[in-house]
Amino acid sequence: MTEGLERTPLTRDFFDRPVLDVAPDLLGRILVRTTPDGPIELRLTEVEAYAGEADPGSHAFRGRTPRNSVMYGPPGHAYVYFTYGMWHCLNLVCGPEGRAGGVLLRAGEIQVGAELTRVRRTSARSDKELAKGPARLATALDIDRALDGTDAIAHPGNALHLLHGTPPPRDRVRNGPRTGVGGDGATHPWRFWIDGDPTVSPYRTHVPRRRAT
DNA sequence: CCTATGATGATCT
DNA sequence: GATCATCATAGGT
Repeated sequence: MTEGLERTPLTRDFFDRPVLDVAPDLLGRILVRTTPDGPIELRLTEVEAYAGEADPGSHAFRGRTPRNSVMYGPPGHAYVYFTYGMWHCLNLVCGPEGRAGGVLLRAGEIQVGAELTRVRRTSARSDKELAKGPARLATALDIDRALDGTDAIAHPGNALHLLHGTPPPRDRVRNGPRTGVGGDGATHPWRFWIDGDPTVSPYRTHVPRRRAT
């Protein structure tokens, strides 16, 4: 029987691999957010890989800074950043320590604790929208900079950890260009999602912002 | 359904 | 001062 595996935690070895191996393998896994009010569980349906200093789309492209330093640390930790003046996004650090790989968690299906997410996701018109997009996902799970650097490998009291869940069949995994990434980074088809899943966010090409008048 | 735009601030050059 | 791995809303089709 393999059913017992679903609720077993992912170990650090899972994340200590090349980010392009880890990213598609995260689909179907369960992210558990432990809150004072109870657990929120999210089945991952969409992710993007960011491959370190060689990747023009990565925050680490111009080397180590105070903000991105967590990405250079041990695999299996959370890298949380604040962007567009309003939003947080959650990444999981991948690859060996010293190499700045990470996977942006872009969307998922809330399987447990939907009522705990709605207090923050009041604009969601259906459950499918609760975590449909990276900032929505972070909002739903009550994730902010306080969790930057948190270990997401299961330990008692951890705010975050992951379970094996049920990965989709290989032929249901699609990949394409990353959402909102421009320039040379746009050529890499490093966004991965589960084909046909209603919680996957719509693809948007990168649009450079015009200067304020 | 769709596209256009304003909100808002940390980070880096 | 420009950039940014975004979202919610308004208004058109």
